[in-house]
Amino acid sequence: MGKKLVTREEDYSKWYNELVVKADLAENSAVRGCMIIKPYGYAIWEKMQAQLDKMFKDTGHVNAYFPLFVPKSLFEAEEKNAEGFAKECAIVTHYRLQNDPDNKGKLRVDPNAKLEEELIIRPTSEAIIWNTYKNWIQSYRDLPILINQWANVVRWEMRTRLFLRTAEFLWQEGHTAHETKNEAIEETKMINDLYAEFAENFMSMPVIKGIKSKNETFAGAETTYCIEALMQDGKALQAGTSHFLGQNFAKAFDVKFADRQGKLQYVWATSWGVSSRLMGALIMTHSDDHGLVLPPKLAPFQVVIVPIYKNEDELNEISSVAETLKSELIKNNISVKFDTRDTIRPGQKFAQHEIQGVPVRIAIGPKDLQNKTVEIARRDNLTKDYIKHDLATDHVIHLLDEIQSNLLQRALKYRNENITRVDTFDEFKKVLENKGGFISAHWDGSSETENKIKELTKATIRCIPETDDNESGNCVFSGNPSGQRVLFAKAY
RNA sequence: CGGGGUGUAGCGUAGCCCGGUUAUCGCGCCGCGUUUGGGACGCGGAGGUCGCAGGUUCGAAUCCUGCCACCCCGACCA
Repeated sequence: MGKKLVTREEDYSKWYNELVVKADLAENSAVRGCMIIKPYGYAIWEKMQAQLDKMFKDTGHVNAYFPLFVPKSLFEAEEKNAEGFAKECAIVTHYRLQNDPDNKGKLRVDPNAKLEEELIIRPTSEAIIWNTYKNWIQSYRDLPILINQWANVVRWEMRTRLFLRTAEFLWQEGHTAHETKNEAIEETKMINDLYAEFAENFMSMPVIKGIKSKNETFAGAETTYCIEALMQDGKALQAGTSHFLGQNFAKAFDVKFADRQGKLQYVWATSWGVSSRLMGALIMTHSDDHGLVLPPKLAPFQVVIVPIYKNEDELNEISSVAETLKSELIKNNISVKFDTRDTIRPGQKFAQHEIQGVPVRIAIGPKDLQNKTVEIARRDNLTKDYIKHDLATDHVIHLLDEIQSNLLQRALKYRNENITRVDTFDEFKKVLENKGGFISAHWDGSSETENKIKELTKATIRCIPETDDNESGNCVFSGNPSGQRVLFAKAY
């Protein structure tokens, strides 16, 4: 595995396959593009989940669960939303199989078991949730509703891609209902900030906050706030979105409440989500040729201890040092694995832990016993130190923090070096072709220009960034006046 | 769905053009031994509907026809 895996798009799937997930289903199955998340990969997801869940609860949200199936009539209620997802829906039409009389041992769909109304497998849950909220909301006293759901959704994409665009994916979706427009907008922004904080503080992944252009706005939303990240191959990735839905869904599902004056009003809504795509983002942001690189806050194990020994006596001695160190680390809330497997050799363990991105590796061998040291290696820059036993715990505590912030700084540096300001369309094309990354350019605000640029270059507006910089100028394509630079990029 | 490509062991492959013993090699897997401070080595072993179906032929992984699946490019997208 000496190849430049992480900078070559076509190699990502190998990565994923070998290391974290496997994506095959039954052969000859029409279902494709789903992923099987292996235990190690799922452990990373659980870490993310736990942290996000805490952040949602700290901001007043609660969890609930809604059905997987959305009756078609509900689905089509909000027209724009329905239209946006119509082309990628899996639909349940029947509820029973029977033995196939023409084909022994095979089953077929029972033609008599056709559903009155087709059920859509949720590509997102706005419809079913707003249909429910209708019954839950009568007065301003019922507001706000701040609900999150952890779920799977299905989007029958034409082309899939592990982690980034699988047919089925895991996510959380928040759906909130508010008394006022302003409150809903505040919620939308607050969540987008929360996502950004999670990305930077936990994933060590820098993101740019902003809003989407009209073209890229969520179907059924008034405004889509987003966080955009840059992957190591120069392509942008939408890492999370938070939508201000206005009163679109309230009107579509007739959700009204009596306000403080006793007048009936439509409620204001938001929805927001991040998905298992974040695992892909994590991998693609930090990994190197040796394998995954995980930030300590999300690594299933933060420290692994590898014993190096020739015989049982040596192992016993090493084990006693290792166990002492392990329990000290655990006391400091550090997750530790003591890798005592005797079926593979130390070199192989080193390689495996590197592939899995364990942030810190501690090796203890006969030489260390003699010197009262341990070898402490860090995954982010692959350096090693020999540390005395009594200093090891403090060293590791400090090191984990340092790795966490070093990863962010490294990614941030890369990201910033790959935001290029451009003032002519020639330059635009040149940068896109040779360098990639984000292009910061003026845009006249029209969809026509955006579409034209997309057609010509495949680059889209990733976001209109939140910024104090109100530098005005002329659109890089049309020359029309522009009030702010926006970020273009080729995206996943 | 349009254009291009691929299908041989768990993975990666040779063989196919030009049909001919028991289908090649590497990794991985199993056993024994020596090893163990960065992916060990030796010896032995197991593992195959050559994508599926049909056809041509004395004989098909190889030639022909049909089908299926997957990959890449386009429209779509968290």
